[in-house]
Amino acid sequence: MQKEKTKIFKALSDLNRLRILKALQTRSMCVCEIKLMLALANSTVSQHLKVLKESGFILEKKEGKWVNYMINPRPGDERISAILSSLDFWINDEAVIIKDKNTIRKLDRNTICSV
Amino acid sequence: MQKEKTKIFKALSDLNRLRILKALQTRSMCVCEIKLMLALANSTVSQHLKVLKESGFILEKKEGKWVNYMINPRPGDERISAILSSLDFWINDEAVIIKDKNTIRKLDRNTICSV
DNA sequence: AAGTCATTTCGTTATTTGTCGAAATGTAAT
DNA sequence: ATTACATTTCGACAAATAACGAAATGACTT
Repeated sequence: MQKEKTKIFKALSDLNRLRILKALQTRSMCVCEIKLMLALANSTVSQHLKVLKESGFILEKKEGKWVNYMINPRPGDERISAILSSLDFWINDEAVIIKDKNTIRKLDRNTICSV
Repeated sequence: MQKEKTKIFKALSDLNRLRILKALQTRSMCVCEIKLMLALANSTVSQHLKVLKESGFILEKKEGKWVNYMINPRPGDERISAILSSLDFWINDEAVIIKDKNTIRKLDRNTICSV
């Protein structure tokens, strides 16, 4: 029960997850792209995505061998919508986020992904 | 650095701290009153208050042998203000909070406090 | 059906967090 | 100054979290 009530804040309590949310607001991405961006192990990224998915922030969509993750366009919880529609307000450090945006622009999943 | 960026969300990631915030919106309280309300050890309450203080949500004011804690009326960080001014929106379970409010009403620090 | 490749799950490890009780600190009253 | 009492700090412990690599799963291609 404690868990239910603090789930949203816990999901937002990790910088890597905040970076993922910001990145997904640019475009949807697959695990290996996010892995490149964050410089983390595959399994770690997968774990973070699970947390964001189960708290309602993002959706996954299987497309061939890739799994695309994207911002949940219609969250059931209005608190999620509130956060998502003003993410910039909540993440007030821009440096990392801008860097990530540049990284994303260069990524091409067809050349980079290989475990 | 990770710490700075997620401090606010981390502070809100514990139900006992959310209960403290809601309670302090009713009135300022001392440690031993909060201890009674949460049924936690003295030192644990003190620890939670430290987290809330260092993230900017609350202030402390020494008055005699008591230390009164209260909502920060003028937070430096606008995210803190945003949260505080719509706490009910963020804590959507009312049961515990209502129970706490009743508890608070009955508390008299002069009779209850003794370690 | 075998192979390839993206992703998830599992088992392990290090770190952080929430909790406690005991000891230390601070303040007021005797 | 001694005592009394509210609070904080300290040290210990259990549970939760973030990370990894290896093994398992799923899905397309051959």
